[in-house]
Amino acid sequence: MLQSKEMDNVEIANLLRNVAAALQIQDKDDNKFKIIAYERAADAIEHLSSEAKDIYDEGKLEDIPGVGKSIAKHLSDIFEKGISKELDTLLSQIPSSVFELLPLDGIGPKLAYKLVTELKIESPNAISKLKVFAERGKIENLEGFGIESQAGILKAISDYKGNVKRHLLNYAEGISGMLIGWMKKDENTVSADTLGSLRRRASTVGDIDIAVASNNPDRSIEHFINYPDSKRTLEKGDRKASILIPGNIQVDLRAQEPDSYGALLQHFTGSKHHNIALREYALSLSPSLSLSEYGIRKISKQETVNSKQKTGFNKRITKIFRKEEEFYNYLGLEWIPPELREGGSEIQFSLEKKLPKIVDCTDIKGDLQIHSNFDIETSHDLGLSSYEEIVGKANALGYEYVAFTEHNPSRSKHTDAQIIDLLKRKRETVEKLNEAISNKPLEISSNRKTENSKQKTVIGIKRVFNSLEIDILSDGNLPVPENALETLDFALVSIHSNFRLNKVEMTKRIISALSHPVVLVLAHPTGRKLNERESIEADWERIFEYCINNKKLIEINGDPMRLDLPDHLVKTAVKMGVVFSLGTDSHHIDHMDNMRYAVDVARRGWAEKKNIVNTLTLTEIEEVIK
DNA sequence: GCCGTTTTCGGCCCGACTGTTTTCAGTCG
Repeated sequence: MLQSKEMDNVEIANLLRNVAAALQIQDKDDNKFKIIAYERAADAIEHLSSEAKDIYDEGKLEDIPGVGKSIAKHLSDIFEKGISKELDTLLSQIPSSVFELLPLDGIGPKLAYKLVTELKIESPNAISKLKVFAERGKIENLEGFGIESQAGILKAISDYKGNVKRHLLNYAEGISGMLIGWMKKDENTVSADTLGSLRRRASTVGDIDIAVASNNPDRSIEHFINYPDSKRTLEKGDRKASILIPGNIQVDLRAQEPDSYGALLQHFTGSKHHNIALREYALSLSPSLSLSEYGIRKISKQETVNSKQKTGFNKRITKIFRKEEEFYNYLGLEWIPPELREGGSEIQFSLEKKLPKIVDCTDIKGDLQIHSNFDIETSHDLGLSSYEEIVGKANALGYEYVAFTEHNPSRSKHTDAQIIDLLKRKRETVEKLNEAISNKPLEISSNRKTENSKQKTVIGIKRVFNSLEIDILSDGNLPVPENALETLDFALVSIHSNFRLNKVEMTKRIISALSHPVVLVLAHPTGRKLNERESIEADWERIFEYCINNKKLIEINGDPMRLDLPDHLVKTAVKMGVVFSLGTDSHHIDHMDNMRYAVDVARRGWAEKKNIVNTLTLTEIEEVIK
């Protein structure tokens, strides 16, 4: 039943996917493209950066790509009346247990429908009912099924975890690194790369995708499935294979000859939306251009008509590409950084040679959120590394400055006078450290990687900033007395409690905290923790506007568990002209290496150097912090 | 059902793998 007026984007996307599934089960010829349309609309809504309900309130549903008059009408009905009669009628023709089975790997609409009707499986708990049938061997005799598909269903059920958690970027990166290392051990490997969402640096990663350019793809596939940590081979063909490694992580491999490796890189980097848009763009250039992982082919009219015709590997590929860049160039496009390939406007920007020059790790000149072990009896966790260790690490990273941003002293344990004393002590220590730094300018050789991977000599750290990460109380006030705030160079504010305020109250709370003159940065703005805690609700455009008008900064937090501000909001903010502050939220010097994740988020949000305050030199940033 | 750098009609991305078949349908990315 479609009764909620408060359906969120994920729920709407699920509903539309169920509609597509129902149409597939009906199996009418004229449903063919309707199905694609509903799936596209579902994808588009799932990837929206704001709630569909808000877009509906603004009367702009039809601005969503893939949503036209008809789907917009259904959604309007849902938002207004809580129900879309037409969709409800369609869905009610299919037993709801069918939709319960769809999340199972290898079970699509048709198989689910067959199982449900043949075995008379009813809602709820359709999956566990199916399991009983499979265990009793009742599936292998059904028409179209067999002993293998029955076993496959049991495997799919045992692998199925209700809400599949995606892997954090740093974790996925570690795993992919090991797999790449393994593939490089094979003599046939010419090169090996990480593709998919990991290459696009998405905040979380589902499956791990690996590609190899190989002198012998067959042998590469064989080598891959012999990965020592593999629990099971999920599939294995001539060009691709999938294995499952501990933690139920699926790793997919694609192997291809070096001569056509460029197309493979392009294809399996995705995103799916980007590739669809790219192919449509290619068709707009010429109806005979067909793009695939093997290259670009010009197909005859006959082939276009007979779209079912199998082309087969490497047959009639008219143009192959060793490098990915050549693939884009052939289509008259500039190479598009993977972080931008999300299927929006990047193709048009590339065509017009107007892609942003997105920020790079080597542009970063300092880290603006670090927690030391300097004990000011903080309200939350203290760091583990000393000021000196942090300065040492900052030097190794080639930074000019860092900010010490311990949490504010606990208010429940201290009087105002004690808090003032603690912060004065912190100020004095930081001043002494700055004195030591300026008396002894450090000139060191950094091991920081530049684009051409050459080492370069850099001037060492020039200054540390005396800062603080301050809790925003529920009423928007700060738990630090005025006299103590005066000791700071600048402050970060952030929400650590009462995450569930409504949108209006939350927005007011944040703006109120930002309004204090010493406050410069809103840290980990949405408070989300990936796989653990949702973002707070706030009117982000209003907050961004406030920041622009009042010279405040929004943090992009590089803690892999946070990656906050999320990339889609970064993109909105960049369009509006917000300036960001990148911080690692380090609680140990090893965490300072996480800056690259903050840069990833910034890049996915189309941020350029000019959008990020810590690309400024010390002299320049001192103009901002004063 | 959606959509337009030839279009308001006539198209709609492309291919691999699996299992059950014996030439293909279904699923997936």
